[in-house]
Amino acid sequence: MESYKDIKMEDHHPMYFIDNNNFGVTNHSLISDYNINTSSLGFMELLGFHQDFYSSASAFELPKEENYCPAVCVSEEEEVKPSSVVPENQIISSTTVATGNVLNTPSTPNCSSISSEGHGDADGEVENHEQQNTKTKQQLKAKKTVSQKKQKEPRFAFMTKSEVDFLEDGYRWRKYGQKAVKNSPFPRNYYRCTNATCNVKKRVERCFSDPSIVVTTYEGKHTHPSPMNMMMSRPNCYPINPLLPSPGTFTLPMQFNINQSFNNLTSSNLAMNNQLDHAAFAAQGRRFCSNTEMLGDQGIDLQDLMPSAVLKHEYNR
DNA sequence: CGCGTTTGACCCGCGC
DNA sequence: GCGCGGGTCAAACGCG
Repeated sequence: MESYKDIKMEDHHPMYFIDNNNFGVTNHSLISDYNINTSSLGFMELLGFHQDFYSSASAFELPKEENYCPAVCVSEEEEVKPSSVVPENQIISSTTVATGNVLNTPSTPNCSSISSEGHGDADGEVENHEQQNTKTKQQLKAKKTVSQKKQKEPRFAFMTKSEVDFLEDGYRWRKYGQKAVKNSPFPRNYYRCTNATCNVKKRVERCFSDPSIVVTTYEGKHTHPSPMNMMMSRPNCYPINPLLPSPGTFTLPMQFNINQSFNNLTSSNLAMNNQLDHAAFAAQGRRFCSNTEMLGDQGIDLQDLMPSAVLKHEYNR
């Protein structure tokens, strides 16, 4: 029995159909325009999760209340368009991973044109308001020009059936914008990683055709470990999960058949499996931080580990 | 007071 | 050139 099928698409971009019965992850979809076949980086690495965390994330049992939506096939060039109606024949009732051809770009160079901000007062030079306005606009324009030249960051998206719009993934995000989506009553929210050195962005929007589906799109690669990852690396600090026998040791999900599934995975397949863990991890967030005692013993502020939204959710229970 | 959210304005790319 | 839609900025505001 095969645990997954490698179906070649028209132009050698494979699409993986993974039998969810053999994985601990249930019915969640992941749509990626990140070409894993030409890169050594997996989904979690893209997000900055490190290898030692992979196994721990795999050990998480998906909460029963989280229902991951059926997958949607997308073409390599196609953006994820949650507002559009998804044809029935493109819905697969198992975990699906689609890949595209966006390049894995190196980290973007610093923008030197905007580094002069705030240095104008040093020589006592005074500019009038109009000049300053012009300067600001020019700087903005230069900034835009530079950003235009830089290559597209790798992007991927996954769809999750959830009542909550914002799915926790272990990182802290700051909302920087919200836009109404054409032909959709649901707005699109824009988030940016709160880490100053990290320029990862995240778009969250609700599917127009199925409001219960949340589409999360990540752009870029985290340049730092997640707060959650840091917590995992601490001894005596582990998730509250009955599947975990003891701190520091991790189990594979009950449904995961090592002999039949794991050995069949290529390295890239494994990377994608790690990617799937991300969604599981996001769903696990609430349970993960439910025990404040373990955090207190480590001298860690709970807020440093989980975004406020999670904490609010937890406290309101 | 610091941090995150809200929201109107602005810029840019694209199609017509 | 113009209008539209997507993406971003940044001031104002709210909250703990």
